[in-house]
Parts: sequence; structure tokens; C-alpha cells
Amino acid sequence: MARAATTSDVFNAIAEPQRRQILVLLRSGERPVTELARELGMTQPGASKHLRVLREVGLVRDRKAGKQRLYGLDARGLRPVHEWTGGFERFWSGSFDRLDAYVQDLKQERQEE
Amino acid sequence: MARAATTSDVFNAIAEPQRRQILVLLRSGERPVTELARELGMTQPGASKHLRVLREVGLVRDRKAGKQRLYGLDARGLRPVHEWTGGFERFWSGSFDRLDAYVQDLKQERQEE
DNA sequence: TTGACGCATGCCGATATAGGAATATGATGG
DNA sequence: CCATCATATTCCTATATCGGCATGCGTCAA
Repeated sequence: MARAATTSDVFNAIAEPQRRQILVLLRSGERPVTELARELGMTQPGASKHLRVLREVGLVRDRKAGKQRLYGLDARGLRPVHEWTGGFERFWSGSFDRLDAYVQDLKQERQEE
Repeated sequence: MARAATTSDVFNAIAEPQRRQILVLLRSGERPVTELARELGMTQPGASKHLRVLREVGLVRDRKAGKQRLYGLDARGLRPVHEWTGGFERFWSGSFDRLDAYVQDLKQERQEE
């Protein structure tokens, strides 16, 4: 088997640097495909392909606007990623002054995926 | 070109579900390869390969312990991921009652990658 | 030294990319 | 209806996996 399809998993979708750049750009508002392509220095088909992946995992939504198609951010799908990484926060934030909570959380962690 | 090498990017390294599981397990302490493989239902070579990727991006470290090799977590590399996704937090947390900060941040965002 | 054990690596096959080029599809204006 | 602009899709190539299997290598005990 090869790598899991990017199309089915947000973690995979944001593994691509250019797709992350697209998401960052979309934070400041909707944009048509061509403008995204121009701002990121990629071809129009390239932008369309990345946008398709992002759409299929639900991170962007598209809206017809006359001849153009405006892509907008729907970042809710990033929340699980934020929370998953947040589960490791105690390992980089300060020292282990919160060791109590750490030890008490162990049981729960065993059950997370 | 194909997809970027997982070995050079934390985002790619954690795009693999089994690798995420390994990281979760390691939160509760160091473990030898065989135990990880057993707990996650994968083969020993499979576990070794995933651990190699995680080691190359710096998310785990290994330590020789006699015949065994103990792998331990070094989750600092997850911090950039947590912070990057955190940059989208206002899009999922509550409504836009923090619209002021949102608008004021726009200039800075333009410069992020 | 010889096994036995734990782990890493090499090789293979099947698959999923990312990117480029050309083209198809869609919508708009005249 | 036609020409044009904006996007999407298809075809193709090179490459990077992931998983299974066999094997190499280092360490420890007898």
C-alpha cells in the first residue's frame, strides 16, 4: 500500500506547503483561483488542484461569483489538528511544573488515538 | 515531482496515522521498538521505519539500553504545528466577537507563510 | 564462540501523489 | 450563436512513499 490519500484526511491535506500558504492567504478573505495562483507563484491548474484537495477535506468552500469562483476559508477542520498537537503542549511549555496533571492524564491518553 | 519527503517536514511526518499513534504512546514514557509494535498491532520492521521518520524530523529520540533501544518523545517539533493551526483559531472559536483583533491582524498575516 | 534476541535495513510491489502541458467545461458579453 | 475569460480536468512522468519479507548487525548470556 502507498501513502494514505490526502483527500481523506486533514493532516495530509496540510502536509503540503503550498496548501498551507493558500489557507493563510484565505484568512484575509475570499479570492478567485487566478489571484491565488498569482500571489503564490503557481500555475492556475496547480492552484485548482490544491484547492480541490482542500475542498474535499472541507477546509475551503467555493462560491460562484459570475465568471469567477471565489474560494473561502472554512478552518473548522483545523481544530482537531490544533487540539491533537495541544495534547503535547506540556512537553514544550516550561518545565514539568505541571507534573501532577501530567501523571493524572496518563490513563486517558492510553485511550486516545 | 512527487510529494515532498516526509523526512524533512514535521507536517508530513505526522500525516501518517500510525506515526501519530506512536507519538501518543510515547507520551507516557520511553518504549522499546517491539513493545510499540505490539501495542499498535504493526510489524517490528514497520515500527522501525516509522520511528526512523519520526527521529529524522526530531520528534523522537533513541537511547540504547542493552539489547534494546528505547524511543522517547521529543515533542518540541509539534509546537510549530500547534501554533500554525492556532493562527486559525478565531475561525472556529465562537463567533466573531473578536472581530477587532481580527481586522487588526490582517496586515501581519499577509507576511506569514 | 555460539545462539538467541532486538532492531535496522534492503528489496519488492502497488499506489498516490505533485507538476507541467494541453484541453475540456462554464459562464459572460455582444 | 460566438468569442473570451476563468476554472477544472485529463494525460503523462518522476518520485516518494507504505507494507511485507528476508536478512544483516549488534548485544548479551551460556
